[in-house]
Amino acid sequence: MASPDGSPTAAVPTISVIAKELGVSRSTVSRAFTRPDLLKPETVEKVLAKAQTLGYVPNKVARALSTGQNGVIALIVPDIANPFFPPLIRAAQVDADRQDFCVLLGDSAENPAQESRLITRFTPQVDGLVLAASRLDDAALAEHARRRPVVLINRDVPGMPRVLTDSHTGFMQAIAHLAELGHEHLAYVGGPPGAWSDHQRRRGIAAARTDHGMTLTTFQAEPATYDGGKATVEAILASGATAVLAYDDVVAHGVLAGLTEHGVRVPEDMSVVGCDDVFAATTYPPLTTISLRCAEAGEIAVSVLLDLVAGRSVGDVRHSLDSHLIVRATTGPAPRA
Amino acid sequence: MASPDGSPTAAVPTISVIAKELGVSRSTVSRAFTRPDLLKPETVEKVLAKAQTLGYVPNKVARALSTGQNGVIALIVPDIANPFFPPLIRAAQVDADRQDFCVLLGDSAENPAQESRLITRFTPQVDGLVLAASRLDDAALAEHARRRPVVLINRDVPGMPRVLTDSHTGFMQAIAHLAELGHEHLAYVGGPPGAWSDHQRRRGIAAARTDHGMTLTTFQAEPATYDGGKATVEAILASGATAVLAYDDVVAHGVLAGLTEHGVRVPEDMSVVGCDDVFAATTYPPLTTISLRCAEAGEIAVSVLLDLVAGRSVGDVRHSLDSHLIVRATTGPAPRA
DNA sequence: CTGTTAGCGCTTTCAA
DNA sequence: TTGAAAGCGCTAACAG
Repeated sequence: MASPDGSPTAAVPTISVIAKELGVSRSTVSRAFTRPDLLKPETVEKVLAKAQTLGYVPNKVARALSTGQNGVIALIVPDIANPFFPPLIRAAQVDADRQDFCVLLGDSAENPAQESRLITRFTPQVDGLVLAASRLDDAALAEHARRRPVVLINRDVPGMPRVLTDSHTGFMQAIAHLAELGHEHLAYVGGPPGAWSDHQRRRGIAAARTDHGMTLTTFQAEPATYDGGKATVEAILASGATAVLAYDDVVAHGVLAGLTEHGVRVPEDMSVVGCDDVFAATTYPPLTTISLRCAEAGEIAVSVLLDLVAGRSVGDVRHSLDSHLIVRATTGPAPRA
Repeated sequence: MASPDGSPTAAVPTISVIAKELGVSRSTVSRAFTRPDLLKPETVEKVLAKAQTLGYVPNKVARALSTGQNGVIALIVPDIANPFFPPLIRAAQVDADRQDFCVLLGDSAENPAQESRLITRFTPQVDGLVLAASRLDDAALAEHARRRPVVLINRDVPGMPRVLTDSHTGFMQAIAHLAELGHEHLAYVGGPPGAWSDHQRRRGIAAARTDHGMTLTTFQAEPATYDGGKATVEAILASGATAVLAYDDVVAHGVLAGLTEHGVRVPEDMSVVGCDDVFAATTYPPLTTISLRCAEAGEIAVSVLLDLVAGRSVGDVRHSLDSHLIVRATTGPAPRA
């Protein structure tokens, strides 16, 4: 039983303990775990059995010191609570665990200085890092990558391994969908100024609306949150747009709320499209949105990183994950003027 | 620049390097970081400056081996993507970072065996663990706590340090609120069968509805998700209840969706109350819900754990964080029969 | 105030 | 097939 204050009373058994109990050398015990092929099978048996009864678990930390392999990777995200990330984090953790790696999690609070601090701090104790939506500039990124393998998510730096949730196809489909519904004037409510994902969306939207001969007015959710989205509504209404594409689902919900406060009905008077598809399906009303493969991004990033760590990888890795529109309840025919 | 495959080319500087460059002993360098008061200020200066230019960061792993202090804690949750946890995780990470600790994150997938595996695996490389909403039985918990300090979140095991997000007050307020609106028949849509939080809610609701002389019918969201909530709607409607209290906000949204599909208006025909307040404010329509201090729970759990780790703590810790009702748009007067 | 010497738990040559 | 010994990067007595 634990002591009342929760401090431990039992020691974690070590290799030395097993060795002493068995009257063999520590090397033998060590080999039973790492190179059992070098030992007489019955010796391996004996050691493993004793380890079992003692509840021995190899101390990764000590092992790390001698092998240089920590069995740990770092995952740094700008904001854990931003709904885009939890599925990604979970997938990364699960995938790392499958390959017997642990995940050290860091939240940079969207702050480059803090991000850099965390990377520097984590670097000595991890075998590699995955940086999601990094806010660092290319030079800083390259500098960090000099010390440990780094895989980027949603940051497109040539020469560095990266996996991207590509919203392009999704926005093309969204705009085609809106065009079909008779919309002629679009609003885009943008996200974080520096973010790759925001650039990408802007480019994609600009291209697609031209194809369909639509008007586009661009706004900025400042900050890129529910409240930021809500605050843009007045300007959107003034612009005469009949459909709004939001940076992400959170901003979209803010827009939805703002619209309702102004007595504007969705989708009768205004259509709204989100992006990410992270909780669109689990809130009401169901949001028409662009589904990004965020969990997969986490999974792939970890795979690539562990390949790198194990020296299995090759060449310039650039994984682009496509997206698609999911039509739910917030888009409808353009209102008659 | 990093090599094209992302593998590192630069070494992580060590104490020895600094010592050599400066012509001092390794201890001196070490002390500049751990016990600067033992050194001549100018020596500290010199070392720190050199460390700065070399980009040296103390290697926690190596330090851990000699001190037994890893500078790492583990945080294990049943499901990272369940919106209750991200704010908690973020708060825990930020708070740990403030005390210069890293957080190893684990997702147990609501599975006791997996949870146990992760704990065992993490134990040798952490100074302590925070287990959120653990699904392990008391005996297993106590066993793990024998090896390392453990702090529980939303699990009430006497003798173990624990912090609880207490929904009691919130549900009292919610029921009083509904009573005032003229509701007489309540439905509770329960969550995960074994969970402490579900027990607690059931007890609180049962007590409060008696005080107000209300009828209560209990349902079960199976599983405790959006779809599970949605699936209970038919039965709820059949029961004649006019207000539903949901296990959490996710289930509440499922109920909302199911209600809409059945043409039931909220709040005109049916009132809905969620619990957690994790995304209620960032989705539309704003959900009346019970605000649980989940971020604080993470923060406090980490504080308590680090106190324990540092040997600063005392006695039987049981932090209960109260809750309160937040009235938004999904509750209204009981419909006339 | 600073250097010397062990040693944390493990892996890994090198010998036997 | 196994043991002895060195060392990973750091901290912590103990000297000086």
